[in-house]
Order: sequence, then C-alpha cells, then structure tokens
Amino acid sequence: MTQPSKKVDTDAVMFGFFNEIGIISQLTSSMFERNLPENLTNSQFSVLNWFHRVDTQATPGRLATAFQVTGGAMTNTLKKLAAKGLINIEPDEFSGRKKRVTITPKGTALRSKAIASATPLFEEFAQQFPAAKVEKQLKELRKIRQYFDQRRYQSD
Amino acid sequence: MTQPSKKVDTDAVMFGFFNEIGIISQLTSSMFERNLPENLTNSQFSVLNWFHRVDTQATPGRLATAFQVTGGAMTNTLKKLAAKGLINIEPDEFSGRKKRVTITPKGTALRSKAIASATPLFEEFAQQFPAAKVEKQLKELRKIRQYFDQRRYQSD
DNA sequence: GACAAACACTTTATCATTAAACTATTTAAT
DNA sequence: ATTAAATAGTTTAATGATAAAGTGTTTGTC
Repeated sequence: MTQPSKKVDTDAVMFGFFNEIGIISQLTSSMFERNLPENLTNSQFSVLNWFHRVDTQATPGRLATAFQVTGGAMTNTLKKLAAKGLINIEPDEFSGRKKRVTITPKGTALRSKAIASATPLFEEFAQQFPAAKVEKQLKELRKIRQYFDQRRYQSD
Repeated sequence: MTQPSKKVDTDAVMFGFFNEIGIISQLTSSMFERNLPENLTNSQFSVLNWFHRVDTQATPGRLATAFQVTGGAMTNTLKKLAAKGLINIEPDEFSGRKKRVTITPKGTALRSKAIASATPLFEEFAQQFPAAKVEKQLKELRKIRQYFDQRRYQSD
C-alpha cells in the first residue's frame, strides 16, 4: 500500500522552488537597482561592495571570477565605474597583462549611500518577515548556493 | 543590558538573503536553459508551460502581465515561438487590437520534452536536498514572493 | 456621430550580458 | 634563446530585456 499523505512530487516541488527563487530575484533586484544612487547598476554596486567585503584591491579577472561573469562583462562594468570616478584602474606594477583596480574615496562614499538606500526596503520587509526567521532560511540557501557553485566547477 | 546572543543585524541578514537568492537564480536558470531542447530560452519555455498550467489560450498582453515583462519583450518571445511552430498567433475574432495565442501540438510535445530535460537535475539535487524539506522552504518563498508581488502594485 | 482618451500591440534605441575572436604578455619546454 | 602554449584583458556581434515612441482599434462622453 502507498502512503498518499506523505508522497511528494519531486519534480513539481523543485520546479516550483526554483521558479519562486527566479521571480523573487527578478522583483527584488529591479527594486534594489531602482533605488541605487548615481544610476548605479546592481553589477556596478556589487563591485563597489566587493571592495568593502573582501579586499582593497583586485584585478579584473579576479572580479570576473568572483561574480561569475565573463571577462567582457567585467571590462564593461569597470569602465563605467571608472568613468564615474568610483574606482581607479592602473597597470599592474609587476605584470604587463594584469591591471590593478582599487576603489576611490568617492566610490567608498557611494557604496555607503547605496547600502543606506536599501535599508528602508529591508526594514519594511522585516516587519512581515522578521530577520531572525529570514536568517534561518538564509542558512539553507547558503548550502544550496554552495551546492550549485561546486557543481558548476565539476561540469564546466 | 543588551542581549548579544539574540541580536540580529537586519540589514546584513536581508542583504545576504537576497544576494543568495540572486546567485541561485542566476546559476540555476542558466543551467536549466542550457538543457532546454530546440534552443528554447527560459522565457520561451515559460510561455509554453503557461499553456499547461493556466489556460489553453491567451493574448500577448495577458502573458506579458503574467510574467511581468514589457509588451515589447512578449512580442519578441512570441515571435520566436511562432517561428519555431510552437504556438499560433491569430487575430482575435472579436477585437481588432487583440490577438489570440494558442499552443500547437508541436509546442505541447516540446514542453514535455523540456520538463523531462530538467528531471535529472532535480533528481540529483534531491539527493542532497530532499523534496520534503525543499517543500517547506517553498512555502516560505511563496509568501515572500506574494509580498513583493503585492508591494509592486502598491508602488507602481 | 465626432472625437478624445484608453487600450493592445509593435517598433526603435539603448543596455548588460555572452561567446568568440583578437591583442599583448608571460611561462615553460626544448 | 626560441618558440609554443597559456594567460589577462579587450573588442565585436548577437541576444533578450527595458523604456518610450508609434500604429491602429475601441470606448465613452458630449
């Protein structure tokens, strides 16, 4: 005899799960981007934020790897940031192929402003979905992201 | 006295949460798209799938609203699908502005094939993340997605 | 019944991204 | 020391999306 009350349609659940993730991603990233100062895109902001989270300097290639975008995409993003005076791009002192990317004071300031621009959205969201609860979800999502990150290196 | 063990940095949690969502979305949607038959894009597949989930016919506008994309984007997606013989686009019988979109037998068949193409990925994923557990997350994500869907109508 | 407003859809210009070709430099093998 | 291969970054062509302008149709009001 089967157990109808416990049976779960794997395909349907997984499909629904990734579908919701995709929709939430679309909605929130366009929401976030709209609030960004100085016409920053999400990609541009992410690079500025990287300098806060990870290191004070980088090469274009390191950043492209970190964000899992193509080199061409990173070239483009960095050009825009440099044009806005938010980063510096200089030739690497030791290698003629590499470049050295650093954030400017203006870039640091704008990153803070960008973070601040999102705070009201987060506060509002937290009223319905308390941070402590979201944090539990976050832990699960981290595991899932790590799974796909790893999987990627296996199959590429 | 404060309670350090319970304190949660709302901004950091929320930021991390939506960041993970964005990354998972990016990784899984490109993974899924790579496996799609007949060079289908995710958008194109979604339209085919809509005819399975929701209704047997639609107007371009209804589909654009359903997927929250611009009319122009939908025009483009439908053109591609029609060129592949997966849908029919006919003038609406009752209104000269509307059009009537239906799925063809070929479209129905390809949708099934597309679903099947994702199954191995889901099975593999389910080995690490059992469907019953994912389903619980899914319920939470649905609430979150509904929150943003609703919020959108308020502010637009 | 005329006509302005709303509506449904398409077109155009622009943008961020990818894949692939390209340039220049460094590394490693002989 | 030469030179082939690998590496770092850029450029180009194509794609899917958006916003805004454009076309044609319908609705509602006077």
